[in-house]
Amino acid sequence: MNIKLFMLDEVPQSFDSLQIEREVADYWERNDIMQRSFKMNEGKTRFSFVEGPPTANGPPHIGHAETRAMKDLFLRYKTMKGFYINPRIAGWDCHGLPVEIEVEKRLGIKNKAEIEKMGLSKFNALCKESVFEYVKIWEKASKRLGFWVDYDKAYVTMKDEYIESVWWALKELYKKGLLFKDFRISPYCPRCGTTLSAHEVSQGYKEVDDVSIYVKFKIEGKDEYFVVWTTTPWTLPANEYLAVNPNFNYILVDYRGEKLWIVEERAKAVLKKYEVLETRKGSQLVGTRYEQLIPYLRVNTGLYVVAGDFVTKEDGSGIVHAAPAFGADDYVVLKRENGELYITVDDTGKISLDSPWKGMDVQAASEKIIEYLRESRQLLKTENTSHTYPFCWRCGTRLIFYPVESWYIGVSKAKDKIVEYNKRVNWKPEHIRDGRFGNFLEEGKDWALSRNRFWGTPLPVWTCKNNHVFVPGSKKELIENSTSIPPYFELHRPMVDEIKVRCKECGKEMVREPYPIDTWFDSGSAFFAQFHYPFENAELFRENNPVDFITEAIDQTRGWFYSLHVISSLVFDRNAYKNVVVMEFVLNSKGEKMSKSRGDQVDPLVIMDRIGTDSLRLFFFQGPPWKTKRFSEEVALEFSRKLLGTIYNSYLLFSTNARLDKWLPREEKVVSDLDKWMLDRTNECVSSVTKYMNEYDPHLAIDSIKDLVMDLSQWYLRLSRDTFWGGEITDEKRSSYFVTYTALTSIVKMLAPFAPYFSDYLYMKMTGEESVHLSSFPEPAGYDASVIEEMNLVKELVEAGRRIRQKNGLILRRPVKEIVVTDYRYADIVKKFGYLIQKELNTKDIVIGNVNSYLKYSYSLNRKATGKIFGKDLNEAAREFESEERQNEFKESGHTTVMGKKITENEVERKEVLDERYVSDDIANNSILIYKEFDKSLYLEGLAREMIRRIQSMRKDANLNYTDRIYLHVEGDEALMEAFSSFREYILASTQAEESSKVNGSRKKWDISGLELEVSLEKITA
RNA sequence: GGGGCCGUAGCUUAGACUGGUUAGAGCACCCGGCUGAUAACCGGGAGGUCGUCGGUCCAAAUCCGAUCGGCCCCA
Repeated sequence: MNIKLFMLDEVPQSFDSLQIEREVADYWERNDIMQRSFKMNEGKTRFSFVEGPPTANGPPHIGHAETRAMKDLFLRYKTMKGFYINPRIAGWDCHGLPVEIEVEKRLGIKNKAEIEKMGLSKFNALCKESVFEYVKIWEKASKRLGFWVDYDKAYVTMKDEYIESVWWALKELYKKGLLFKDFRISPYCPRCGTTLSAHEVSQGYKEVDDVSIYVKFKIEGKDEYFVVWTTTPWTLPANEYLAVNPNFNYILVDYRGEKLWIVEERAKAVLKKYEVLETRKGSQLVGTRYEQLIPYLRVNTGLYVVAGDFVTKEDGSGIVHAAPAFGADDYVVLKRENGELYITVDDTGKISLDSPWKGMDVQAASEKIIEYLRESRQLLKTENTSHTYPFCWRCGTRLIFYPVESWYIGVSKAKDKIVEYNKRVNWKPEHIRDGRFGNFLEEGKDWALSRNRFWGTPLPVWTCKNNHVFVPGSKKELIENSTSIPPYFELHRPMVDEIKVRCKECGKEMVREPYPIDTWFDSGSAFFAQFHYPFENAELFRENNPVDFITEAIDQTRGWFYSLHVISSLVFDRNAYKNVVVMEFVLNSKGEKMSKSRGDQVDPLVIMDRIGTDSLRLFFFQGPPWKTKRFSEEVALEFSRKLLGTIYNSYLLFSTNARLDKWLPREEKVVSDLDKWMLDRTNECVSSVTKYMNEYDPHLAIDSIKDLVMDLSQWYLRLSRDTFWGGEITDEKRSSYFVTYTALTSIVKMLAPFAPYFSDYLYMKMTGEESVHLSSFPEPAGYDASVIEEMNLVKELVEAGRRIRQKNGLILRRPVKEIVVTDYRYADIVKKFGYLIQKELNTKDIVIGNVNSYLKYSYSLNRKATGKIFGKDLNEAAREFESEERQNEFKESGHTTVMGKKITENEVERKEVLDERYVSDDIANNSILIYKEFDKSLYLEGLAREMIRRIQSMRKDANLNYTDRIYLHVEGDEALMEAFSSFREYILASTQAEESSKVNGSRKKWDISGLELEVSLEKITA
C-alpha cells in the first residue's frame, strides 16, 4: 500500500454539500483536473464511447441530465480503471425539422412557400445560427452536472468534414445497390404541396361524415361480380387490383337476380336478403381476373384478385380495391405483383387522367364518379359513414395519400444481417434486444432517406434527363466531375445545388436531387463521421470501433440506436456498438411525463442549485437505469443525506481522534478480529462493485457501496469508539485507524464516479493527493468469506439479544448476569467475538449451553384420552395431576395415580417450558437465553448506570463540553445512595465529576423506577 | 389495432430469470436507548389481499392465461 505521509485534514462540524461543491468545482477549474484526467491513461488500453448528439433546440430537461450523468458515470469509472478514452468529446446534432421550425417561429412564417420566397440561402444561414444558441446553456448545465467530455472538440454534424463522411457512407451504400429511388405513399396536403410527418398528421384528425359506396366489379367471362367498398371514389379510375383476405370465407349469393361475391360475415349487413350459392376461401379467389370498372386508364398490369392480410371484415365487403398510387397497402401489393404505377391525380389534387373528370378536385370528382357508376349500373348502394380522417394542421385541407419520390436505403435487402448483428449486442436491459428493438428490425422496412425540406445534409445524388445517376463520395469527387464550381461553397443548400455535373454516360447536364436527408442518418454516422473517416484518422477510428459503450433514453430505440446499427451493418459489415444501456424516462412525482404544457418540466440547473449536483446524480443511480423514476427533491435529498452524510460523519469522528493522536496514514499491523473483518468486508465490497460496474448495473454498485458505508458507520465505528478514545496511542488504535482509513478511502474512490464533487473533497482531505479523479479504482483483493459470514452471525446474535431485552423490559442500561447461547452455529463466534457481544448486550457473561439444561417439562392430562375415564370429574382430575406432588411422581416413575386411576404416558401431554429465570422470544426460539434476575451487585451497578445517564443528561442541558469538569452532589433513596457509594469511582470518572456538598448549579429531581433522586451539579471554573 | 415495460407498506424499493422456513430494507410514523460522531448515533414496534381473477403444482410475489391501471413505441 502506497500512502503519502499526511496529516488528515480537518472538516467543518456540519456537512454542507453545496459549499463543498462550490469549493471543488473551483478547484477543478483552477487546476485543470478534467483535462488532466483525460490524458492520464494515454497509451493504455482503450475504452470507446460516442456521445449521442442532442439537437440543442431548447434547454436541457431533467431527462437529459439523467442520460448525461449515466454517460459520465461509466466514463469516470473506466478512467479510474486505467482505460484511455479518446475521443471523449461532446457532439451536436444540427440539422432537421426541429431547427427549421424554431427558425420559422422566430420569423413568424409557417410554410415552405414563404421560406422559398425569402430565399434558401438566408433561411439556412438562420438555421445555422440558431443551432448554437442553446448549446451554451447545454454546456453550462452539463459541466455543472460533472459530465466530463471535451466541449471544445465537440463534433458538429453540419460541418463540411462531417457531411463529407456521411456522403462517403452514402456512396458505399450506392455501390452496394442499397441506395435507390422509389415512391413513398405519404400523407400529402394538395394545397400546401407538401407531405406531412406522422407527428403533423396526428395533430389534424377530425371526425367527418363521408359517403361511401359499394360497387360491382364484373368477373371476366362470367356473370358474377365482386362487391367492393370504398370511401374514396376518386381513386377508382386508378384501380389495379382487388384484394381479399386468403383466410376468410367468401360466399357467392343470388341478390335480386345478380350473382355477387362478398365476405361471409358482411353479407347480412350489406345485402340483407340473399340466397347463398357457393362458399370459397379467399385464397381460392386469388388470381381471378376481372373487368375494369372505369375504362379511361390504360392499364398494362393488374386487374386480378390478390391476397392481402390487411383486408378485414370489420366494415366494407371484405374485398378491397387497390389503387397503388393512393394507398400504402395498395403500393405494397403493386411492388409484390411487380405492376406499373399509374398516377391519375396531379400534385395539386386535381384529376390528371384523360377522362370526363380531368381538372376536377378529387372531392368534386368523387361525386361525379358516383353519378357515373349509378348511370352505368355498377353502383350497388351508398352509405353514410362517420369516421376520423386527417386534415392539414396548417390549412385545414383534407389530406390525400399521394406517391412522392424518395430515396431509400435498402434495409429489407440486408435484414438478415442486421438482425444477426443485433444478437451480438449486449443490451441493458436484455429484453430490448429481442423485444422492442428486435421486433422493429424484423419488420425490415426500407429507410426513406430524403426529406422535402431545406436544412440538412444534402443528398449527394445528381441525375440527368436520361435518369443516369452520379453519387459523389467526397468533395473532391464532386469537384472533379463538376462543369462549373463556385469559388467558395459548402455542403449545404443552396450552394451545393448550383453545382452541375456532366453525365459520363450521355453527356447531358446533371443536377442534384433537391433533397436533404433524414437527420437520423447524420447522427447514426457519428461513430465514423466524428473522425472525418475515411479521409482522416483511419487509425483512431479502427481503435474505437466498434464502440464499447453508448447509452441514451428508450426513445432512441428506433432513433439513434437504430440508425447507428443499420448504417454500421450495411456500410461496415459489423456492429457499431457492443454495450448499450437503455434508460427510461424521468417522470414527475405523480408518475406522469413532465411536459411543457403542464409546466412541470424542471430545469436541472435550478435543481442542482437547490439540492446539489451529487444528490441529483445519486438520485439517478438509484434503481435500474431502465426503470422510470419519479423525480422529487425530497427523495433525492433523503438518499444523499443518508449516504454522503454518514460518510462525512464517519470521517469527522475518525479524523478528530486520529488528529488528536497525530496519526499519519500508514499501513499498520491489523490486530483485532473486528479490524480483520472490516478489511475483508471492504474487499468484498470492492469486488462486487467492480463486477456490477463491469456489467453495467450501476444501481447494484451503489447499493453495495451504501451497505459498506452502513457497516462501517453503524457497526465497525460504533464498536471501535472505545478504542479511538483511549488515552495513549496503542497498537489497537493504530490498527483501527489504519482499517478505518482504508475503508474510507476505498469508499470515496468507489463513490467518485457517482458523486464526483463530494468524493473528491473527502479524498483530498484524507490523502492530500490532487484529485480522486486522477487516482485509480480500488483493486479487488482476496477476502475471507467465512469472516464475513461469522460477523453476520454476530450481528444476528446481538440484534436478537437487544430485541429479547426490549421485549422483556430488560433495558440495556442495566447489566445482566449471563446470556446463554444454545445454537451450535454460534459456538465459534462466541469464542471469537464474545467480548464484543458482551459489551453490546451489557452482560457479565456469555456461555454456550445445551438447550435441554434450560428447559423444564410440565405434564398435563390428555383430555381426549382421559375424558372417558374421569367423566365429569375431568377438570378436578387435571388440577390434581398438575400438583407438584403428582408431577414429581410422574417425572420419576413415568406413572402416577389421580383420583384412584392410574395415569401413564398414554394419558399425558408434555409441554416444554423455559426455566423461569431465563427469557427468550419467538424469533430466537430458545437459541438465545437471557438471565433475567438481578443479584444485589448487578442491581446496584444498574442503578449506578441510571444515575450516570441522568447526570450526563443534565450536563448536556447545561451545555457543557465533554472536557468540562463538574462538582456533583446526589441525594436520594437508600438503594441509590448505596449504588453511588459502591460505584463512586465509576460514576465520577464517567461524568468528569468531583463530589462536593455545596453545589450551586443546576438541580433536578428524578424518578428511577420509583426511587427518588436529586442531582445537583456545577461547572468547575478555572 | 400490434408490440414492449411496469404494478410489492404512506413514499423509495429488494426478492421474480432458477417456485420452498415468518416477503427483506431505507425514509416518514410511534415507543425506547445512547449521551466523548450530539442539528449525530442505536434498538424495537406498527404498517403488506405482493394490482385483480383464474390455472399449473405438495407448494406461487415468483411460472402460465386472462383482466385492470400506468408509461412508452409503432400503425
